[in-house]
This record gives sequence, structure tokens and C-alpha cells, in this order.
Amino acid sequence: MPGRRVAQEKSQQTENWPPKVALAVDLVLFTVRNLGRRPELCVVLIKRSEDAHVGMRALPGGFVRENENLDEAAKRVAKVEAGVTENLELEQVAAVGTLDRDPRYRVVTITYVALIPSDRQELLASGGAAADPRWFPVSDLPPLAFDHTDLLNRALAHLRRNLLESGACFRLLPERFTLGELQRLCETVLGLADGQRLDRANFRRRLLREGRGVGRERGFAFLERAPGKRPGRPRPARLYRFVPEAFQRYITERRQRPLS
Amino acid sequence: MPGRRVAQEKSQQTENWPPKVALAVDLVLFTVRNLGRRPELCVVLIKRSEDAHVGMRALPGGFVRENENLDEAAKRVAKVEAGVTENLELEQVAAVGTLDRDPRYRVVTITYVALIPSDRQELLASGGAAADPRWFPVSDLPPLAFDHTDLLNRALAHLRRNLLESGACFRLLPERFTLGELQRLCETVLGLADGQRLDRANFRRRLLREGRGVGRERGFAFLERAPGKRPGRPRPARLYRFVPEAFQRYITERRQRPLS
DNA sequence: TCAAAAGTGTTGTTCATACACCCATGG
DNA sequence: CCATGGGTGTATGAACAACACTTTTGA
Repeated sequence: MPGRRVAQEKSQQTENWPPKVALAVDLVLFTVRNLGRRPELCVVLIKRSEDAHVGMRALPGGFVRENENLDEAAKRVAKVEAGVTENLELEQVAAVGTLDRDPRYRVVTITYVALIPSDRQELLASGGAAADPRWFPVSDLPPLAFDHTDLLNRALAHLRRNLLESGACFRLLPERFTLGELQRLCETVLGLADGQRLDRANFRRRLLREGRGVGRERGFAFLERAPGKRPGRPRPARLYRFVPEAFQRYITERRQRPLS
Repeated sequence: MPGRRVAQEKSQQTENWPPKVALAVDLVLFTVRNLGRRPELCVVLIKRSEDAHVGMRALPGGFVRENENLDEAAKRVAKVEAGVTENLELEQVAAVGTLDRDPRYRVVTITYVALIPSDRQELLASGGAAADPRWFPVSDLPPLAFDHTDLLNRALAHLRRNLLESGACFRLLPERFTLGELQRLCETVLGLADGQRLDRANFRRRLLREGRGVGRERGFAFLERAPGKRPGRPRPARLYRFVPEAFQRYITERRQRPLS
């Protein structure tokens, strides 16, 4: 009886249709601080100033407005609640809509993750809708409002899983960087302790594809020597530059391999 | 001025708050038909019977109700619109909320993908809210309503990217299957033409990890010999069984490898 | 008997891992 | 000088790709 179903849906539309399900975005903005000395993976948390969970720490988030895309909503929230605008490349993680995750109404949230620089832009704390945005080390997080601890962990897993494929590292580094800095960055994001650091030689080979120049021929060398050296502590290191075009070729090629 | 912001938000709450953004789920249900003879990757499409895009083909979809989770909504839609209930393991693909994607209201949709059996369950066409659900080969799709062609392509890419990691293949096969059947299935999902089929020897090695028993020792052998043979056309083939526990160990181990 | 698919072997290449070793420099 | 991190070489083994070969059956 398709006709009957249609009528039923139409009546629902006029009464309480569509259903009252609020749609929000939540942002998990990571950074690595103190890349030189004692690097630490940190995340932006705000302090809630509204009725539910007042005073608790939470992820920056907000409702999606009628006249904005999801990505626009996410960028607006990043700007208004955390003051972050620069170099912001958000990735969608997942939509979560557990029934009781917000005591006030039914809220379905879409989680975004990003790795952003923190040293060069002192953008936080300039204020916004939510109070007192601050960096917290992920190794020592306060209790979070709602299910935000869960969202954060999912986002972190997502970030770690495709750290290289997303090219997120390079948005955090200065334009010219040493391989040591890149490696420290990756290790910090991956949460590797000093005992289980990545092998230097293998790391540089993987990124430069030195072995008999295999990668270079196929255009996979997405790191390029940059002029100059970083005047180093024990020894000055070569500088490299990220080449987005070559990186894009590398990714698309990688995606085409059938299984693996 | 955090106080001012709070007041502002509260007033918005009473008036038109939260914003009127409808939340929907759309399902991309794939299957492989005629696995023996001439296998074909197909997808469920319904015929729209409501005001927008009437008569056009579209993905099964529906609004998320106030009292159900996202996954529940997806399963309900699968049942009501396509008649699919059995062996349904949905995976979230992405949330899409382009402003003008639905002419009626603002609709944000969450796309789910699944690979389901079609031969053993004649579940479709038993009717539901949407008219005439049918299988369509992805190689020859009709024009779809809204942005559903785009959603479908994204879902297909998602399915292909982690065909093995998701274990989706095995939910489509009978409990005992031959490696040939599994390979045909994978090739069909990947859309490989006859000229670019996967290498048999390498395929079976990858799945059985025969090379000096590497995988077996680490517990990665998630395929297990099953008794009996499939009485074959040219030659009877051995039967195998999928071992979910070993598969789970394999996946978690795989995820832990830092980079790659 | 013969086509066609199942099953196995072989070889070379690429990649990952784990090392060992020199180099350069600030203290 | 020497501790420390940058840069390079190398050996081993796993994974992958391409290809040749044997085996088994129904028609």
C-alpha cells in the first residue's frame, strides 16, 4: 500500500515532522607543543558555560545552522570557540547519536579532527562563546562533559591511523623542516614512549624512498630538499619541503592498489 | 562576555532553537549476484513515491526519529524500504550536508554501506514505504534523485578500500566456500575486468599465509579448512570457513603497526 | 582426450626491521 | 674531548608480483 504510506508521511510532515533531532559538530583539535625539547600531544578543551555540565571541560562544539554546510559549521565553531582559523584542515571522523548522550535534547553530533599548529599562532584564549579554551596534554585529561572522552579517543585513533596519508603532519611544521622534527612529530602523535621510538634510518628511507630511487622515479618523492641547514645543537640538519602535488599523486596511486 | 553569549544562546533556544535541520540516513546496500556464472555488483534502489523527484530511482533512506539511534534508524530503513533484515552489518561512510541537496528542507544525511547476500534471501519487493525496491548493476545505473549518485560512489569507494579489513566478503558467502568463490567476489566488488583479474596463487597465499606458516603462528590464519569439497565443474575445490576470532586478532594487530 | 579450474612452486623485487658505522658540532 | 643527534650502509626476512607447472574432473 504505497499510497497509504505516502499519506502517512505527509501528515507527519505537517505535524511534528521532521523529528526534533538537533545536529551538532564537535571538534577535536590536536597539536604538538614543545616539538624541540619535550614534545607533547595536546588538545583544545573549552569550559562549559551553559546549563548542562557547567564548568566541566568539553570539546569545542556547536549546533549546525540552517544556512551553513557541515564544514562551514565546523570552521565557524573553531573560530568562535577556540579562535583557530589558520591552517585548519578538518577531517570528518564519525557521526554519533546515542540516545541519552545529551540530557537536554536529542543531539546527533559529527566529530571532526585536525592537527594544527600552536606555536606560531597564539590564537586561543581570545575568547568566544565558550569560556577559557586551553591546550590539555592528552596524557593527562580532565573528565569531560557528555561522551566527549569517547569522541576524543575515536578522533585520536582516526588521526593516528592515517597520519601520513592525510598529510596532517606537514600542516603543523614550518615550511622548511628537518627529518628529525618530522619524526619527533609523528612519534608524539602516535604516543610512542622513548623506548619504542621509530628507527631513524628506516623513517628517512620511507619518506625519501632512497632505496635505489624507486619512489623518485614514480613521482612518489613528496619531500624535497630545501636550501640551507638548520643550525643544529650537535650538528646542523638538512632542510626539506613538503610537495603537495607529488603527495597527491602518491596517495591516489596508493589508493588504487586493489587489496592489501 | 561569556554571560552575554549564554543569554543569547538561551533566547535562541526558546525561539527557533535548535535550528531546523532534518537528519536522515541513506543506505547503499551492495550485493554480488550470479557469483558462479557472470558475477555482477548490484545495489538496492527504490522508486520515490513522494513529492520531490517522484518516480526517480534513489537510495533507500529515511529520517532519524527522536527515539532511535543512528544504527537503529539505518536498520529500520533497511527493513521497511528494502525488506533487508538478515546478515546486515552496516558501516558508516560519511555525513553530507550540502545546503541545496534537498529542495524541500535542509537535510543532512548519514550514509551507510553494507555488502549483503541476495541469493539466499528473496527479501526485496515485499514492499514498504518506498515503491519497488530492486537490484541494479552498478555498471548501468539509472539517474538518481538528489545527490545520491555521489553518495553511492563514496560508499563504493569506502567498501572497496577496506574490503578485507571489514570482513564484509564473508557475510555474503555461504558458511563454507572455496577460495575461487572468494576471489570472484572480491574481484567483482573491486570492479576488475577479466583482463586484470587478481593472481590466484598470490590471492590464496595472502589469505592463507602459506609462506613458511608465518601468519599461522601469529594467529593470523582467519581462514580454516572445512571438511568436504565442492563438487566442481572441472575439478572439486577445497572448502574453507571464516574464523571471526582469528580475524579480529589479525585486524587489531594490523591497526597497531605505527606507520605504513 | 581435452578444456578449465584447482593447487603448488619458483624467482625477483620491494619493503620493513634491526643493526652498525661514520660525521659534524656545541659544550 | 665526547656526548648527541644527523646521515649512510648493510644483512635478513617478509610480503608481493609475475609466471610456469602439475593435478583433477566433467563433458
